[in-house]
Amino acid sequence: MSETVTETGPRYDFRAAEPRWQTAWAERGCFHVPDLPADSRPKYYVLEMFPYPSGKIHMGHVRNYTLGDVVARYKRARGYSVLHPMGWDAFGLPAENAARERGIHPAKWTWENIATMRAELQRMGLSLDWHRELATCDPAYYGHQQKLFLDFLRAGLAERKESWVNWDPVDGTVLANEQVIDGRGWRSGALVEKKQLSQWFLRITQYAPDLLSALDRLDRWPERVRLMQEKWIGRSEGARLRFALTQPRSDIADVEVYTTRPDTLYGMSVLALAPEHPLAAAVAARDPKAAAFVAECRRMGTSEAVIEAAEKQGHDTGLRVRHPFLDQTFPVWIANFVLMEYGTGAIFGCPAHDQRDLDFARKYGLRVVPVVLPPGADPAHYTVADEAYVGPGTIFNSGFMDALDVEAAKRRAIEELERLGIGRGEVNWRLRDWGVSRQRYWGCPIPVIHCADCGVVPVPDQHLPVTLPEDVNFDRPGNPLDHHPTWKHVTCPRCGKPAQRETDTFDTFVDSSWYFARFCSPHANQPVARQPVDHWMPVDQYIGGIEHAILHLLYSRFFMRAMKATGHVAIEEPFAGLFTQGMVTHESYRTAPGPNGTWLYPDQVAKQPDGTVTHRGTGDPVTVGRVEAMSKSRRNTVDPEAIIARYGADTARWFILSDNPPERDMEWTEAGVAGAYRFTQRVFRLAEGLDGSAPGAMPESFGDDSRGLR
RNA sequence: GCCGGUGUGGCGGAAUGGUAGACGCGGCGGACUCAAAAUCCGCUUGUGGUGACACAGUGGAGGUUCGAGUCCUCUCACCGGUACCA
Repeated sequence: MSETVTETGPRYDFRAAEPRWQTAWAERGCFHVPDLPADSRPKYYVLEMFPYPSGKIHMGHVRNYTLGDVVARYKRARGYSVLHPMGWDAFGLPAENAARERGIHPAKWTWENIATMRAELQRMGLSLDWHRELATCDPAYYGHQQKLFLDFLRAGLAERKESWVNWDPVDGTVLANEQVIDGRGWRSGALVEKKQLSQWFLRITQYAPDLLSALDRLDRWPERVRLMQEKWIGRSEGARLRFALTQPRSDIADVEVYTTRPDTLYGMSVLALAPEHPLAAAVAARDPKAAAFVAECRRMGTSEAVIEAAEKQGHDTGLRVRHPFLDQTFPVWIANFVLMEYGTGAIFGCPAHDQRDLDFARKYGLRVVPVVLPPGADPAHYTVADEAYVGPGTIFNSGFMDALDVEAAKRRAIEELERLGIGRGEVNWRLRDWGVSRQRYWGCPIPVIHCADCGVVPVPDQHLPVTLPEDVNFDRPGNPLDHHPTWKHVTCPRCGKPAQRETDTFDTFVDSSWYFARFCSPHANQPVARQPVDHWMPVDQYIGGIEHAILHLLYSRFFMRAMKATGHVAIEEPFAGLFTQGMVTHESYRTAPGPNGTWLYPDQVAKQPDGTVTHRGTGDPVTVGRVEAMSKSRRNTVDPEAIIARYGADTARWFILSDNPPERDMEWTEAGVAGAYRFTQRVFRLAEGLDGSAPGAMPESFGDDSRGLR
């Protein structure tokens, strides 16, 4: 990495050419387009996912913005009027972490990062319209977001309800899933608990059917993204039914269950409740052992990945329910793998035909009765051992459903439940409403006021934006907005009595769910100006990482629909074309194998002629690890600034484009960059060999010297 | 756990079910040069063989087929997501 690139002879001097052209583009406003173009060229809107200002540009950004820039320049060359803007996804947790760890104000930290990264992007030679730059932490942006929220609230698209958060009992703080490590708070080390809070939700589930069916029309989206969204929305057909308790309590007489397999009701062994289920809470109130089990489940936090991967555990409540068809009763358990958020928070377990139920039944010695006979199996001898049978077959051991196939039996079971008046067929969705409340400072304030007499009162439009106070400190845990001496104390806009501001801020996914629309009229004094947004939207080509396949893209699709419903836009789908790029990877290096070795940056190691790798400082041998996504923790990062300084932006961009198909992961290698550098030189020499008018010829207004491109 | 994806030479990657590795990068050898750079030519999956060639080979195990990188079943590894990282 240290050897300098030296050559004699004719040579493309990128150090002179790149800044000169970049300056010329900026001075001429080459990439600026008006909000409402007067010319008749067709429009093209190309957008890359805007960056979080974490400090410096990384190679993933270089890849993302290079890909978009190629599209933008191509479309411009093809005669389109191209909108290609850039901005900053500027609210978020890392700024607060910096504040707590280093005493830097989140705003200062964020704006300084933006300044650094803007300069880095500009050195990449991207054809961006910088007149449209926006940052989500700017009141000039988030004030309009508050207006959108209030419109959604008036339209019935926002509501308050209870939900569970990760609670650090020592720090007295809500934790993000990322901040829960092995069930403990990452700072305090305290065992995390689930805690219930009243929070704001956006009613994305209202649009579940539409968000699902419209996927078919997104024909310029990758199939795998549409598939992932389809599964995430998760439409299922089944039955909702009530199981009567054998000993009804004064307040609870039965338990509602949602199932996609009413055909297997005769194979039931247990009714299992989520630990957060009201009946589980009622049992726990009187039974210390049940309470202990529920408390144990609460220590798992809210992450589905953690809950579902945990060992299945249950607690027998001692209660029993009557079977809807059989004259039998079954035990009611509390089980750690039943999710309160899906269905009704209670399931009936049929171990023979569901693997999780089978694992649970084997662990606790519950009965396993097969009721679906696989084709060709012998009903007299068929049993289920360690593997649940989930395939098609013929129903048996099931009274009135015997001899039906699975699908017919589902219909028959639902008929019977309806006839008995204890259930009905129901379409269920996996998609949940979008909880947007965060107990954090560095986010957009939720513009409502809580009044003891009037309840929740929206902040009047003329009082927007509700801005964050700047004089906050992070020397104690919790939300600084809540601790602030004066900020939250206001008078009720409705009755004039003392009241309190909402101190929660929005999930940062809200900020990124409409920025693409704001780009069309970034200086408008309303969220979006209709004519520009109608002209430019939808985004013709959106480009970003596959990690956003579900949340960001689904929330944005919802937001467009909500903005249409509230009269802000005319369309429903924000992104007509989507491209998901692969990651940038690199070898990793350690001073020794395994966890004893410290990670080394690529420029700390030297490759020897014999193929071994050594530490540049000490000369000690270095262990070469796997090729992995670049990350700070593994130190396998290459700083784009260093590459651009040494080889030029065109080399970096050429390498990143030429190495492999853009949807795949690419490995960043020194040899590859060197090859790309040689290639740019070869192109220059080739062009130079043509007649003098070709490569370096510049427009008259730039023809100030004979160096540069020549 | 669940959902989605990936897996072919040293590397990026090609291959309507029909000669696996096109093309490129890198590497090696040669030409040119005082020398280098640049350019050009040749070789470059592995093993064995001077060679013609033989055998093996597309993460792994089975299967379908005259024939499988490609189709089917199972399986392994890795990556992304899993609703409060962005």
